[in-house]
Amino acid sequence: MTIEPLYASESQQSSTLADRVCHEIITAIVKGEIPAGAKISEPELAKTYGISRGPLREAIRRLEGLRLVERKPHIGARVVQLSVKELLEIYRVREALEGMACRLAAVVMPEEEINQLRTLLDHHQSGIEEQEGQAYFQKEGDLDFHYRIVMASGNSKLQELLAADLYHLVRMYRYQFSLSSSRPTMALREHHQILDAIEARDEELAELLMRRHISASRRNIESKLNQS
Amino acid sequence: MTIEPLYASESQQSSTLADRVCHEIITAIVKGEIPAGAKISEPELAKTYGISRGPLREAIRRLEGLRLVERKPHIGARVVQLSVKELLEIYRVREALEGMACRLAAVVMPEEEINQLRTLLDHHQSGIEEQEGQAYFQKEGDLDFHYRIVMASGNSKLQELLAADLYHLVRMYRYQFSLSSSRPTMALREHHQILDAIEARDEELAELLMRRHISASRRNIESKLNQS
DNA sequence: GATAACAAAATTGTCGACAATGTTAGCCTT
DNA sequence: AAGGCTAACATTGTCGACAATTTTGTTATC
Repeated sequence: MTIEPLYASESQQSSTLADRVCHEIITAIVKGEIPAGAKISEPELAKTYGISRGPLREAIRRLEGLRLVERKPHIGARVVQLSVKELLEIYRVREALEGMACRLAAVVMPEEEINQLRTLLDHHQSGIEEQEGQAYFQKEGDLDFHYRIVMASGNSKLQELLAADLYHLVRMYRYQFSLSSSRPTMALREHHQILDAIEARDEELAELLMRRHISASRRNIESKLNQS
Repeated sequence: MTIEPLYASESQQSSTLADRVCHEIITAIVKGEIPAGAKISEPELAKTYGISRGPLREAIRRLEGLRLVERKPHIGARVVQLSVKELLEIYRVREALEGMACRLAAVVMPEEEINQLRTLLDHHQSGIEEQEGQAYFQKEGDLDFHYRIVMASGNSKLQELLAADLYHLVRMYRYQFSLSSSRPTMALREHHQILDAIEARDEELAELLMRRHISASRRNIESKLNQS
C-alpha cells in the first residue's frame, strides 16, 4: 500500500496558470518560504513566477478564500499572521467537524478501507519504535489518518471544509511552530481506539473518542505555548 | 431594538468594483434570479453590471470560494446545482459547527446579549401568534437566531465558516425550495430552551439541544423531500 | 439518414497599458 | 527642530486586445 499522504496532490498540473501558481504559492506559504505576515507584492510575485498580474490576482483571490492571505482594498494582501488564539480556534472547529466525520464514517466506511487504515497505523507503529520515522509521523502521518477518516465520512461538505480550507492552515502551523504532537505513542493508541469504534460501528463512541483526541491535542498545545 | 437581520449588510459599498458586483451576484443567486445550474457567461454578466471582465472574473473566483459556483478550466462557471443530498450534508455540518458554537457561547456570551436575544425571540413569538410575520420568521428570523449564537461564540473561525460560507447556501436553498421550517412553534420553543441552557451556563446541555434542534430540522426536510 | 472530420464562432485564459488610490520623501512653516 | 502640506513614487484596480481552447455547425462520406 502507499504511504504517500493522500492530500499531497500538489504535483497535479492544472491547465491554467492561475491554478498552477496558486498551488505553488500555497506550498511556499505553508513551508514558510513566504513568511507569515509578509506583504504580497503583485509585481514582485508575478515576476518570480514568470506570469502576468492577471492570473496572479486570481490566485491571490483564491488564497483569500482559503484564509491563507488577507486582503484590504487598495492596500494589498498579507500572508495570514499566526496567532495562538486562532490556532486554538481551529482545533475547536476540527473537534466539531472531525467528530462528526468520525460518526459518519462509523456508519459507512467499508470494511476494506478500515483494514487498510489499520495497516497504515501499523506502519506508524513501527516508525515510532524505530525512532526514525518519528518525524514523519508527527508531521504528516497524523494528518494522513485524520484525512482518511474525513474522506471516509462520505460527506462532501465536510471534505471540502476540512481538506480544502483548514488543513493548509494546520500544516502551516505545524511547519512554522514545529508543532509535532510530542505524544506520538499516546496519539497512536488513540488512533487505534478510534478505529476500533468505527470497526464496531459504534458511531456514538467513535465521535466521542475523536473529539477527545483532538481536544487533548488542543490542550497539549495550549499548555505548551502558554508557558512560553 | 433592531429586528433587521444582522447579516443583511449587502448595502455596503466596497470601494472596489469586484467586491460590489460580487455581493450583487450573491444576492441574485440566492434569490434565484440567476437560476441554479445556470451557466455564467463572463461577457454577458460583464455587460449586465457594466464592468469589464477583469473585476468580474475576480468576483467569480470569490463565488467559487463560497461554493456558490463551480468552475471548470476553459469551460466556464455554473451556479451550484441544488441537490437534496448536499442540503442534508450541510445540515450535518451545521449540527457539528453550531453545536460547538453553542457550547462556546454558553461560556462567554454576555448577560446583556442573552437578554437582547430573549427579546428577539419574543418578537418572533408575537409574529407567529399574529400569523402574519410568520413568513419573516420562517425565512430570516430563524437564521438570525442561529447567526447570533454563532457570533456569540467568539470563535472567529466558526464565524467565518458558518456566516461567510454556509449561510449563503442555506439561504439559497430556503428561497428556492421554499423551505420554511413548517414547525415554527416547535422551533421557537427549542430556541428558548437553547437560550435557557446558555443562560444557565450549561455548555453540555446547550450543545446537545442545538444539535437536536438542527438534527430535527434535517429529519424534517428529509421526510418532506423524500416523499416527493 | 447517420456519423466523422473539419472549420468557424464563441468563450475562457493571458497579457500589457492606463487610471485611481495609498505611501513616502522633501520642503515649507511655525 | 518639529509638525504639517505637497508632490513624486509605488502599488493596486480597471480596462481592452490578443491567444488558446472548447463548442457548434457544416459538409462530405459511408
